Amino acid sequence: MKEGPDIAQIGALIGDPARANMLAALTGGRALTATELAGVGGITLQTASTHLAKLEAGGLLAQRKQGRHRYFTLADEAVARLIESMMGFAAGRGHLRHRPGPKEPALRKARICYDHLAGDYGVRMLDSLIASGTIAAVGDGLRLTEKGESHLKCIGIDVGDLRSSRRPLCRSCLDWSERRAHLAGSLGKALLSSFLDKGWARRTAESRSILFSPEGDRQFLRLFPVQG
Amino acid sequence: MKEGPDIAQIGALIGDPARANMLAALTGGRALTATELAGVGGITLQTASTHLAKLEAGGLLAQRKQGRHRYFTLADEAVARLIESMMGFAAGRGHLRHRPGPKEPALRKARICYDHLAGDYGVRMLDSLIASGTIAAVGDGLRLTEKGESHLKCIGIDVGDLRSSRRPLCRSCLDWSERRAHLAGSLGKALLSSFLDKGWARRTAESRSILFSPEGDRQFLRLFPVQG
DNA sequence: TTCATACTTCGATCGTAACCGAAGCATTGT
DNA sequence: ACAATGCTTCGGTTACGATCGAAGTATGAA
Repeated sequence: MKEGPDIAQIGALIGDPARANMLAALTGGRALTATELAGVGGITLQTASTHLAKLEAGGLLAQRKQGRHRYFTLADEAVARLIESMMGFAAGRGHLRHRPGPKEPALRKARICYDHLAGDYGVRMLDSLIASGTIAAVGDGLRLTEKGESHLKCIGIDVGDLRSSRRPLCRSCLDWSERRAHLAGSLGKALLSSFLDKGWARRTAESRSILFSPEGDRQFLRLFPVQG
Repeated sequence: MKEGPDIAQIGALIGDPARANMLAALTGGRALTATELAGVGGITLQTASTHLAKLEAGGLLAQRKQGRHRYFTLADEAVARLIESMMGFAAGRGHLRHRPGPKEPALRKARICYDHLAGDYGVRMLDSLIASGTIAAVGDGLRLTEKGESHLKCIGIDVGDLRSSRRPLCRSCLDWSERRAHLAGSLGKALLSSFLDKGWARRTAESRSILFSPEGDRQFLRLFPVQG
């Protein structure tokens, strides 16, 4: 009768609008304080506190104390992938929260997903990396090729440093706006970081969208061409 | 900051234990009736009905009316993938539940569905009848061919007698163990009756399963071969 | 027709959880 | 020391939805 893992608890945690808003905001990768998350959820600090406690107890959030503040983040990348996949599903059913506003196109073009690049640009990047033989698609997963490792070194990414982490190097993450995979994992993170470091792009204050400068746009499109 | 699709609605739909149990049951791919799903969810038929209406309105379920029954299935493969991914996530967090005992293989092999043959054998029979040109699939429905009528006479089925009934001769019936169509209608009933009359098979007392004798098994498989 | 089955809708109860005001820690700054 | 900020806990209200009994609808069988 009752089979398998209990998805109801997870669903109920995400099922509250205030909590869903908080989780969506945290998918941006930034650590946010309880006060900021209360604002995101449209609730008072007291209510937010109880919500955050539930999310943490459910294993969706992690918190770290820092002075008077408590910074909340998603527990790990698996949570981010779950939220993204649910967004993709909801988008496909037309469960949109609001009519596509002015911020929507920017969000679809390039945004941050936990700590890596998503949206049209994220999908394009992975497509290009596969086409150039840098990354190989093995079944459902992704693998960095030997040739790819040297190729990335030319871009300024030292894969050796990334391997030291226990986190997987390459991971596929389903994109809710494109409904196709983009690159997650420590390599995905490193690539986005390098774009930001080089000044090609910058994060926006309140949104998940990532804005490319005209020069950064050119460099990105040159570095990750798309055939056809 | 409200960005992107609304995951709270989806989460809330999955967040109720009864609904989660129903969805998990339907992830098996079989179509289930409202009554069966009520049993799965541990609730009464009335409550199940409202839950199913909500799930359908939310785009998670599709239903197919068939006589007095309403067969529910997951709306499409995307729903199945969502449930699967949530199960995977929940399993990773240790949100586990018990695994049930063994299923009933006999019920899956052959059982009675109202008055006709269902299960693996039922699906095989219809497949074979279509392959041999006895029955033609016309759109969603089924039609007996002219050649088929004489073919059935050889088996001992007089179609003329069946036509006198107001009941449709051929009807497609969705199989809940195979999730594919088998043959219903007065012809389906007549075929099963002939198997029982010939002693090829017999009904069991308490179960809906139909037990074929070794000889009946051989005759059935000879009469309804399957290619490939 | 009449009866039985499968399901839906109505109505009402009831439990839970979301919510906020107020008070209670905890940390930092002065 | 005291005040200010950030957050949690407590208490009480409120609102929503899950639940089921009973009545209503639809389909099939006799």
